[in-house]
Amino acid sequence: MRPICGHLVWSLLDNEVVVTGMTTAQRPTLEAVARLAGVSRATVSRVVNGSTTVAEPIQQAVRRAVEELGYVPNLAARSLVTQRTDSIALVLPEAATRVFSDDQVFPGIIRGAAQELEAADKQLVLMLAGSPAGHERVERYTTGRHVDGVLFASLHGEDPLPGRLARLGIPVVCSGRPLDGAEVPYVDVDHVGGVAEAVRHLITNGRRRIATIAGPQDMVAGIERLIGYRETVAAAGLPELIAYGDFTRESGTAAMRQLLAADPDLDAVFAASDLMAHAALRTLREAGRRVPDDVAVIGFDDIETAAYTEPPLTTVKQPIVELGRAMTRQLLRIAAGEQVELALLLPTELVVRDSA
Amino acid sequence: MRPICGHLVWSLLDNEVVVTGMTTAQRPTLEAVARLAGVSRATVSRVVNGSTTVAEPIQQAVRRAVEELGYVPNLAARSLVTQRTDSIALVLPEAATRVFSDDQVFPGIIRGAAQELEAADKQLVLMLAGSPAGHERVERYTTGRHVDGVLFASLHGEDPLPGRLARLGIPVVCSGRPLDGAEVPYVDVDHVGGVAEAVRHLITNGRRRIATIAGPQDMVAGIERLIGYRETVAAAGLPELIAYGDFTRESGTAAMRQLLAADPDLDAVFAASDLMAHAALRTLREAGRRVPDDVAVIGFDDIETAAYTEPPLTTVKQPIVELGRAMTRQLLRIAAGEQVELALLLPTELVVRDSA
DNA sequence: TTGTAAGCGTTATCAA
DNA sequence: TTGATAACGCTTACAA
Repeated sequence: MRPICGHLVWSLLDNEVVVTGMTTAQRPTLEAVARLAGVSRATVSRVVNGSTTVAEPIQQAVRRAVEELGYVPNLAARSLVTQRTDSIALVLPEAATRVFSDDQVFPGIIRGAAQELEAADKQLVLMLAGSPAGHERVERYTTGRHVDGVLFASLHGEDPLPGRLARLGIPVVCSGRPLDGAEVPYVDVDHVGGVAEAVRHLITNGRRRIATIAGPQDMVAGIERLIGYRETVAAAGLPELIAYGDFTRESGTAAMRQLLAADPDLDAVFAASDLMAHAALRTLREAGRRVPDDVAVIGFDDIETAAYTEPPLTTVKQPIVELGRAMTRQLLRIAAGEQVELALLLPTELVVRDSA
Repeated sequence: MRPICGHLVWSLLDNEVVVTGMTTAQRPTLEAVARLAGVSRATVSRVVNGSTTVAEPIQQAVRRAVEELGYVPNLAARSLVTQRTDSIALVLPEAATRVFSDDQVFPGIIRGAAQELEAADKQLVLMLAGSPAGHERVERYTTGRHVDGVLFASLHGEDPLPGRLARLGIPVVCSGRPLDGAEVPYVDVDHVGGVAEAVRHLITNGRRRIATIAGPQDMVAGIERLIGYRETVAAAGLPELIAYGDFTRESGTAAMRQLLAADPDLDAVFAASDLMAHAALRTLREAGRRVPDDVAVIGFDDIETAAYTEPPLTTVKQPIVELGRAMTRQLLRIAAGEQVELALLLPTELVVRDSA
C-alpha cells in the first residue's frame, strides 16, 4: 500500500528534550533520590515499595524527593533482582483471518484481561502465535521467564504448548479445556448448558425437526456446543440433523443449504455461532422460508449485530469479557502460589429476540 | 458472576518441575554456558548477539552449549545495560463500551501492530487508558522508559499525553492527527478522500439531496469525514444536510430519524460509520423508503457485517490492519533515530455493493 | 529503624 | 579475536 502523502519530516532529535525538575537529562535513580533526601538507597527502596518500617518523617522526605525528581523505578533492574516481571502474556492463535472477526471473542478476552491486570498493576504482553515461528517465539519468550504467567486464548487443535509450559512450572491458564488432555487450569463458558437451554426453548415452542450448524470439531467451543445439541434433542426423543461450519458466515451459508437439502421440512436451526446464524437467516429467506414462522433460528455469542439482523436473532449470550477477567484472576492466584480450581465454567444466558 | 463449577483443585506445586538438560532447576545463565563451552561470558554474549568477530569453531561450541542448556537470555539484565526494552506500548482509550465494538478498529490496529512487532522481534504491551487513573499509569509507565516507544490508538478529544511524551523525547506515533495541535507524528487513513469519492459516487448516480450522518466532532475521524462530505457537496453546488451521531448504531437510528424529519425528500445518505449506516438502513425501511431506489446509503469502514446487511452496504473501506502496521513501522524508525514523515495517509477505497 | 554491601545477568570498554 | 572487569539500578540480608 502506497501512502498518499508525507512531505513533512519529523525526528526525535528536532525536539529539545524537556527535563523535569533540576536533574540532568539522565533519568533519576534511587541513588539520586537518596542523596536529595539525605538517606540511603535502601531506605528509599523501602519507602517506594511501601515498607512500614520507615519512620514517618523520613518517609515524607523521601516522597518529596521522589516527587521533585520525578523518580520512576527501573523495572528491569527491579525484576533482575526480584525474579518477577510483573507482566503476563496473552497468547492468541493467529489464525490470520479469523482472529479478529465479528465475533469479538478475542477482543473481549483481551479487554477482560487488560482490565484485571490493570487492577493488579501488571502489564499485558500480547503475543500472536499462529505460525510455527510464532509458536516458537512464544515458547522461547515464556520459558525464558520474561513473564510471570501465560494466558492462552482459545486453542485450535491439540496445542501442546500450554501443557509444556505448565510442566515447566510456568503459571498457565487456558480459555477452554485443552484438547490434548493436558492438566492445565482453564476457564470456559458453559457451552453445553447454554445450548441445552436454547434447544429446549425450541422444543417448548413446538419445534420437532431441529437441525444444527455445528462449529469446527477441533475447537472446544465447536465440540461442546454440538454435544449440548445432541444430548438435548436425544433426551427429547427427537432426531438429529447436523451440518458443519467453522463459525464464519460463509461456512454458515453452505451448511444451511446442506441442511435444507437434507430435510426441507426442518422447523428449527441452532447455529453454533451468531455469524453462522446470520448467514442461515439470509439463506433461509432466499430459500423462501419465513423466520421464525417456518423455521426458528437460534445462534450463539450474542454479538452486537445479533440485535440488528432480520429478524433480530435469538441467541445464547456468553460473558466474553468476564471470561478474560476470570482467566486472569486465576492466573494471578496461581502465580501467587494459591490453589485454584482446575476448571471454572461461566454461565451463559438465552437472549430471546424474534428469530425463535 | 458466579461460576458454575470447580471442584477439582490445581496448584503449581502439584506439578513436578521438569528440567531440561542436565542443569539444576535454576535457569542457565551466560556464565553456565561459558563454562560448558570453555570460553568467557563476553564471548558467549557475542555469539548470542550475532557478533561476527568470533571464530567459527568457538561459535559452534557456544551454540552447542546454548542448545544443551536451553539457555535463554534474561531480558531484564539485558535491558538494564542496553537501556532498551525491546517492547513498545499500544495505548487504547478505554471508552469502555465502544473500544471493542463491531467496527473492529481497535482490534485491527492491535493486530497490525502485533504483526509488525513480531517481525521486528519486539513485544507488544497493551495499555488501556480511559480513566484518569489509567491515564496516569500510562504516563508513569511510559515516561519511566519501560518501553521503547508508544503507539496511541485514536484519541478522544484533545489528549495532551502524546504531545507530552514526545516532548520528553519518547518515540510516539498516533493514529490520526492529534487534536490538541501537538507536533506528533501520526498515521491515518484518508478520510476526506474516501468520503469525497463516496459522495461523488452518489452525485454521479443522480442523487441531489444528499444528507450525512456525521461522527462525533471530538474525534479526527468524525471531523474529517464531515469535512469530506461538506467539501464535496459544496463543490457540486448541492445543499448540505447534517445530523450527528457517535458512530454507534443507536446514534445512527436517532440521526436518521432527524434527517427524515428535516427533509422527507432526501435521496441519499452518507453515514460516517457502517454501524450508523446499518441503523440507517433499518430506519429507512421502517419509514417506508426503499434502498437504494428511494434513498441510497453509503457507510464508512467496510466491517464484515456490511456485506450482510439488507441490502448489502456500499461503503468506504479503510485499511485498518495496515494502519496498525504503518504506525508501528514509523515508531520503529523513530526509535532507531531515523527521520519520518510527520503525517502519513493511507488510501481508502469505495466498495460498491447494493445500497448505492 | 537505618545503612552497608553483595549480588541479580547482561553488555561494553579496554587490554592483551 | 578473546577475556577481565566495570557498570546498569535495584532489592535484601545482615549489621549497626
